Amino acid sequence: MDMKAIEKKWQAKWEKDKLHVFDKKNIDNKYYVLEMFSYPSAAKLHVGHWYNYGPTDSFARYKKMKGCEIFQPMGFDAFGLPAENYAIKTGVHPEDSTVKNIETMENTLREMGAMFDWSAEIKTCMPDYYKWTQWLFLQLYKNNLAYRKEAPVNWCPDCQTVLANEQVVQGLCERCKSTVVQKDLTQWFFKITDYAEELLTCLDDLDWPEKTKAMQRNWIGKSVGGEITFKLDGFDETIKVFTTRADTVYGVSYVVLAPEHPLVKKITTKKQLQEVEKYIEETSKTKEIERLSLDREKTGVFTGAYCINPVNNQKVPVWISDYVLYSYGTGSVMGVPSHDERDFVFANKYNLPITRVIKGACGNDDLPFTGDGTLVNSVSYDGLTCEEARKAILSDLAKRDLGGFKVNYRLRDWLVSRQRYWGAPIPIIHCEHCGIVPVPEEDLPVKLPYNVEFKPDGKSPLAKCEEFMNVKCPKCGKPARRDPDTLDTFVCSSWYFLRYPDANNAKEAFDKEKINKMLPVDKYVGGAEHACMHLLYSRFITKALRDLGYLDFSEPFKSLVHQGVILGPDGNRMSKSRGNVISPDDYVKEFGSDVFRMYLMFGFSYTEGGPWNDGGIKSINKFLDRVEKIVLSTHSLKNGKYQEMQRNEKELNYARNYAIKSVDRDMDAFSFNTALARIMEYVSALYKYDALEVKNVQFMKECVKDLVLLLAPCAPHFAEELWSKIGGKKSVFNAEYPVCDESALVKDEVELAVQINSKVRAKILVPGDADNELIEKIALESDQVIKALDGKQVKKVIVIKGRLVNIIA
RNA sequence: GCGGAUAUGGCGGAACUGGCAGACGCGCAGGACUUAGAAUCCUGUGGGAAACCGUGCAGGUUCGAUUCCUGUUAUCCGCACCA
Repeated sequence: MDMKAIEKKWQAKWEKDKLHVFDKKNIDNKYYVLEMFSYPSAAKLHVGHWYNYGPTDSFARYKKMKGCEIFQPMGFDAFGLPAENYAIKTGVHPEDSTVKNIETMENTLREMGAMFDWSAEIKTCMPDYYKWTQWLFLQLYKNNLAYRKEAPVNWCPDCQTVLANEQVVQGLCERCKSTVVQKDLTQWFFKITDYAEELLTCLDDLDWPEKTKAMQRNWIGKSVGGEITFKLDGFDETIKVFTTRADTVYGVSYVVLAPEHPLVKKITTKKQLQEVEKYIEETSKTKEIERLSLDREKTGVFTGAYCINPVNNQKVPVWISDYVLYSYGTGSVMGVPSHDERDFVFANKYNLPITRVIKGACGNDDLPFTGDGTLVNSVSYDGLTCEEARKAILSDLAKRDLGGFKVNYRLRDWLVSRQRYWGAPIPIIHCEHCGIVPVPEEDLPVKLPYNVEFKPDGKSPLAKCEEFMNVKCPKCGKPARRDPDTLDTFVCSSWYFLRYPDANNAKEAFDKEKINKMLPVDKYVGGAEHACMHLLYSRFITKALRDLGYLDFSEPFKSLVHQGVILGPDGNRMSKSRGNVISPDDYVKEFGSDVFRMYLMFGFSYTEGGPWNDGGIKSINKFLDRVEKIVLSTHSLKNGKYQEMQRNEKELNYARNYAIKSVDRDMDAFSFNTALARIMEYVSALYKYDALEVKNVQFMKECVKDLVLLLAPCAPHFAEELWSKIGGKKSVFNAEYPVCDESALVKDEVELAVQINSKVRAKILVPGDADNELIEKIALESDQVIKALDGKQVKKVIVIKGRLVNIIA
């Protein structure tokens, strides 16, 4: 078959017939399939795109044939650094390169033959989209979910911008791998921490990969404990510490503040001042990556101040150390060397006292002892278990207003401003008189100006664009300045799935009624790398918009699948430097897009991925040839007189219905490799029947028709062509999916294995509907069994219907 | 250190709820067709001469374990001084 020709032909026909456009009439039967949208790069589609979009499209087509009204949109996550970096390198404006790249990608995506509904296309860099991203920002701002504050933030010196916590990977910039440094800057944050608890608990009910859920749980990092207040000796100030081990409070021998803690400046004594200042300066210079290193020696400095342990009024010294993180908990901890490994090391180094307050159950509990046990040296709490003591101590402290129960989360607020050009401008105006003034909604979008010097120098490129910056304050009318920062591209992608169902709405971001019907997304498919970024942000935005009354559901993605990664033939990740990159284009040219897609579906376990293999793709090509031959040769046969359903026909009918049942189940479960395996078996069964002298041609034609239907989702153009050749009037995708006839799966005779003492010793044939009693009788009467038993007494017989018989002797 | 996963023939990978391990495909071998090759079709293909042995390793539960339990090793991924 001339694949190239039929691909073009059917793609044009499908487009003309609007086969892939969502039909609102059937909204009650909607099924929203979503692949993560892609970044418009200059290169053609890579294997990763294909592996995400191809098999998932087959899933969508399968669902369509099963009667669902499919909504499968596609778009572009078009803002972001790569276009800007490319511009800095080459001088080509990001807008120009992005628009051009989108065009090429649209074309290659069309050539894939996926049923994307292009009428709902989204490009996040277009004003008609980012207008609503800005609107989203304003809603969050007006409801105290967006705020601006000065804080130590992650700064990438290479990208010349701040980064969210999620974008710092092991101290390095997620994008360019430069070492991230800390800087004090005033930045915009989204209050995702308000939703920490809900983001955590709702995970339980999601049909998501366990791993992804675990990563989010881990990232949110809930920690249940308490807060304890230490009054400072000689100051009218207190230090609050967060601890999960309130039971060890009698073992406190010092308290440590993070070097950045504002109290440090207030409490440091004159004598210690020089040393403390030196330490603070050193730590601020220390790169994040080094500070995080576990093997790094613990260092610290005494402030000269003391505070009072609230349980025993003991005076303990206050130290500072960079092993305490300012951004977590209260930025200060109580040091209990006897029961914490870090504190133990620290206390030994600086000669601080070590007092045991927990005794383990067994004998061997050398210090530091971090396990559970019973309290000692803790006055009235002695003898309590750790858990009892935690409750007792904290509630006693609460009564004296010196502490209480407290839950902490590791999750930080989401830093959303960026000092870069190619993003959505933050719709805020700074006025000398009125302060922070949101841009009135009717003035949206705040358009990103074209003529901007975007070479990065640590300041926002927009800040240098006077015609952009200068604006009248919407409140007082006096001259004011715009916010020069742009939004993190993850803001753009945190709500795009809400825009798709109403992509062309010029009046609002989306119609509430519409998206309440269309969402949540029924099946979301994309890479696992977004676990703690896009997937978490999207959940947060959905919940926030729900609370603001814009929608009525709590989770955006009901069911999530991560495709695996296709590696180079050498088993390594594909990369230009390794020279192991597979170009889909070359294979699509040689074999056609259906063959390429099918190989991706057949050669790998979808969620696992694996190394590319050339041999596999040829075998798919061969397989489709086999299908074409049997389908067309059967179609050209004339119906004969023989119309019986005898043994051979029953066998073929069994194969047919077994295939229908298995393929149906496997496609639904994204188990594409086994689905195709069953179709291959079915084709072999057809060849076997075809070789017979006497055939029921009419029946065989029915069987062949089902073959084309089963194959259609996986080889759309190919199947559509065959379908039309065997007389299909409308599109094969509007045809009804075959239904399994269970009665055809009941065989007249079934072969069972007979085990004697759990080893297979014989095979028996039993009627398909035989009950256990009959099966046992046949087994025990079998010659092979009698021989194998060799006169031994039968003690017990276990019959597993349809499987085997085990005789214990 | 914490969390999650994975481990099955020469290779990619199957195995539903504990029930004949290795589906399907690649590769390989043999055969058919052909003047010959390619293509195609058919047959065989875990190891072992056999008894038997085989799902990373060591135990356990069970009539029966790739599957459940305990321990352990290796690899991959994520987080990591989170108090």
